[in-house]
Amino acid sequence: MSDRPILLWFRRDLRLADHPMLHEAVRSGRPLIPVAILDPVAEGWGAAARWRWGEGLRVFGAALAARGARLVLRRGLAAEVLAQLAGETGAEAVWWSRAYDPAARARDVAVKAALRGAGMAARSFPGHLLFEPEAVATGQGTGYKLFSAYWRAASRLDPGRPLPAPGALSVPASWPASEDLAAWRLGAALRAGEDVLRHHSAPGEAAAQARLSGFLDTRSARYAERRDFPAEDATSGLSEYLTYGEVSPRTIWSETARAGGNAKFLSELGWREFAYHLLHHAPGLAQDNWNRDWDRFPWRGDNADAEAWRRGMTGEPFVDAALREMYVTGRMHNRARMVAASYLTKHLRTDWRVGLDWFADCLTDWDPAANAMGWQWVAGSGPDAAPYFRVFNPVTQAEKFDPDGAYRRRWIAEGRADPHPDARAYFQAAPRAWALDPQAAYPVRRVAPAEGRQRALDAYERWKTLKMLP
DNA sequence: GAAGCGTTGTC
DNA sequence: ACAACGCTT
Repeated sequence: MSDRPILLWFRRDLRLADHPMLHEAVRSGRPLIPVAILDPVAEGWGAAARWRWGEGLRVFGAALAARGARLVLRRGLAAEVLAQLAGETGAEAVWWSRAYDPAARARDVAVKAALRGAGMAARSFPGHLLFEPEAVATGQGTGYKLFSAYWRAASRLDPGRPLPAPGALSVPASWPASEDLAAWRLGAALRAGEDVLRHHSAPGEAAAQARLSGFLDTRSARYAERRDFPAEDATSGLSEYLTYGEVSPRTIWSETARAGGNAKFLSELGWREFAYHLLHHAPGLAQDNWNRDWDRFPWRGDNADAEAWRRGMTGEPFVDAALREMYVTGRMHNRARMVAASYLTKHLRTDWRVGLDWFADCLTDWDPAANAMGWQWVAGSGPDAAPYFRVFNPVTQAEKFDPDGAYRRRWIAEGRADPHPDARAYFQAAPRAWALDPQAAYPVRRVAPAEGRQRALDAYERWKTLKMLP
């Protein structure tokens, strides 16, 4: 048994509780050196995601400090940084929690090979998901394509019980040097600026736990009934905590069961699992049509309508409210995401990847699997039997899910003598180059809802004949 | 191979 | 009602 230190490489697992790697590391009794690395994979994330990760690192570093440890920050290629740190500290092992998106996986495979080639031990642990993507399979041994069948099968498995958070951590005799988090300037690419997003963000494990308890105590009972109304605070709001691992899905699963269960809510957790299941079986999910027939669909590439969509200036109030909400808060209500995405891909007939890219840059809860699945589901290219005539009508959706207009009023300033503070905040946060003016008239619709629907259906009919051709 | 089913809609 | 097919057991 070695008593040399273990490097614990933290990525999207910024928590102490129910952390399989950390739990095992503490049990080993060896000195532990927590590390976070700003590497090309992290630098490839969108602006809001990079910033939010930094917020998570700051809070997690403080949590480690409270237990007598530290979070060592280094910048560079992960394999080189880890080898360098091993040399500095005498560590002979590097552990981490498994990641599942292709960019991170490719990196991790290479890092593992490099470390082992250098005579070090490299181990990865579960923890980001309830079920490993390959643990759920059909009778034929293949991946699932329908959520309901997937979730039926997955629900028969036991995710196990959450692990306790460790007490004191064993630390090395001396700590390697750490870079300064502020010097990483993780918020530098934010268009709206850090102060705007910080106003809507409460990072960290304690905040995640508080949000989870608050949800189970108050919102859970009416979740199924109210979750679709974007003006209400009726959703769990846990997505960004899951993204950075500030709470584990297993903790959510088990706490929900302890609170009396909530099948609808747990099935939403199931969708996150399903997204990673799909990504595992189709690593190109974020780039390529899941159904390759759609490669011949006559999408428009990026275009002026799409730019108006990004700016929340389409003239369709529910859609604009959604885009503005995301710009200011880094989040967007689930119902609004579907309507906004449907509008871009159907009414504006724009390639789903244009929307995916914008979401990737703006969302603090950005999840590589869930977003790829969601965009393809809306666009029609994803694993779903949604009939082509299922095109969201943005007006009908607003009447149904924002009946008193509270959501639209919160985000649309134009035409109001006394706009909501959030609606005003959007104009302050928007880039000067967009030349937005809250006093100006609200934009005229670029396309009427019925006409946009017809355009989408026409394109679909053309494509159906196109895809028959060799 | 038959049978049953499929997140979120629209008019 | 629409219009309809792939998925899974």
